Amino acid sequence: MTVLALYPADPAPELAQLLDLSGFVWKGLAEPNDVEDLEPDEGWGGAILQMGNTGDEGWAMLRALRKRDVPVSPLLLLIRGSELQELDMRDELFDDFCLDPFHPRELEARVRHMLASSNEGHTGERIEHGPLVLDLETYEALLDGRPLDLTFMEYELLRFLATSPGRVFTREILLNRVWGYEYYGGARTVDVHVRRLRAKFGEEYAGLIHTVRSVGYRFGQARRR
Amino acid sequence: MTVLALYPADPAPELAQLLDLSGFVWKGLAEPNDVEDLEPDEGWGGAILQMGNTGDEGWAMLRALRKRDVPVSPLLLLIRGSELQELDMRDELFDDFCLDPFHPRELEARVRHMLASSNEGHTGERIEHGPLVLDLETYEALLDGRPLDLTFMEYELLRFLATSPGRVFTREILLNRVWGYEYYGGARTVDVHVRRLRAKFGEEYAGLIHTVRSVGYRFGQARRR
DNA sequence: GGTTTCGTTTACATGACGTTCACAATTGGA
DNA sequence: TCCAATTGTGAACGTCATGTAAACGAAACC
Repeated sequence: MTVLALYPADPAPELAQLLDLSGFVWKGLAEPNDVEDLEPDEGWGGAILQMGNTGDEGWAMLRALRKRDVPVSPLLLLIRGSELQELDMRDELFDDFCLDPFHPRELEARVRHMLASSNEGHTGERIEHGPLVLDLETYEALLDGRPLDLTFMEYELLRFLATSPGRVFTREILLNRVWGYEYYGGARTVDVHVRRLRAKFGEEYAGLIHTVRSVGYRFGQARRR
Repeated sequence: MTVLALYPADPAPELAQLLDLSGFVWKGLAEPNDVEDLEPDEGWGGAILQMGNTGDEGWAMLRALRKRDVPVSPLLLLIRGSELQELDMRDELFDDFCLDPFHPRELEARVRHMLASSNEGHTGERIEHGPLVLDLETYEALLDGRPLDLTFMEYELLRFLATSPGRVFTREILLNRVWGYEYYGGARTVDVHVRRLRAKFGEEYAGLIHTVRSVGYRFGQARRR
């Protein structure tokens, strides 16, 4: 049986009722820490997050779900029309969204479609680019076969950059997407972490992360053609 | 540039207008047979199908798009609430749907998210004109296949000029639009940056930016030698 | 041809920006 | 509780991108 994770833990009555009537089994998540308690083999088939009135905790929850060793997927957001623009640049954090307030039939159709699509094979537990290999299952990083001893934030930053090789990210975007909070004065934070990564890469591979002056950083060589 | 296929070929005005305003390029498909004419390397980034009043042809079109050797993907359906149940058991034929009538912001968000998810972050934004290629994502500039090492302002100036090839811009306009502040004493600034660009272009391509005496500069459309 | 007007080119000062270091704050484990 | 590792922040430093001035050259206009 497929079980859905729900956030907030006490969902709106019409949402709970709809899921019950449609035959879905669900369990509430109170806070991001609860994500750790989800057992991989418990049949988790996705999550629904109602973002209204949750402030930043909603996004923290999203990130927590996606950053697990075994990411929870697919994710469906219930979001108000006025919050739509917050979805921009966060496309990989969710799979579908539904405007809140919603029509029961639409939400039911989305949940169905989401679950049906997710069974068509979901992979991606490894990022490989040139000499760099990131094993997302084991949190291991290999550079040219040599294991890199990365800290958590170093790994997260590298993973984000390496997910879109060649693409330039501003410090602000990196702070938002990797650190997960609004840009708030600490632009140097990114620089220092990039520096630490380059130091661990060693002289030979320090250039894997390239500085684009006045813009930001990018991983790997820019695309050609 | 990503091009969207649209069905029906003459989409509802509000749909066409929305896509135009959001900067999407689209082309209409009249009937299922037209699907064969889509060239794989033409930059097709997906399709939007408005299912209302199309009878079975809409579904035939969907199947035609998905049965190609190179399937068109992702696919977004515009569908009336009363037709929702038709989606059941057809999950593999589409990637997302949007209730029709739709709110412009919702549809725009769905199209964006769909495109972002489909090509793993590569939005394919680029400016291409003659031998010059500007990749707006990687901040890379290629001239005749050779990478140009441009500084930030050089890149911004070139991007602005190349966005409107053949059009002449006064120094004042360039200062306002590229530098972003009011003209304030330094008309020579533009000249010097144009010179630096021409120097990096090399002798062969220095004429890509043409001087229009007493007026300003323009990109492209230089006279034959 | 002389003069004027405009664009080109060179040279240079300045400051914006990234790098680096040192250290504080925080966390987690022994 | 102490220690070590991780992470964020502030400051000093070096560099290089950028704007400005000025000399130069080339058209245009008389």
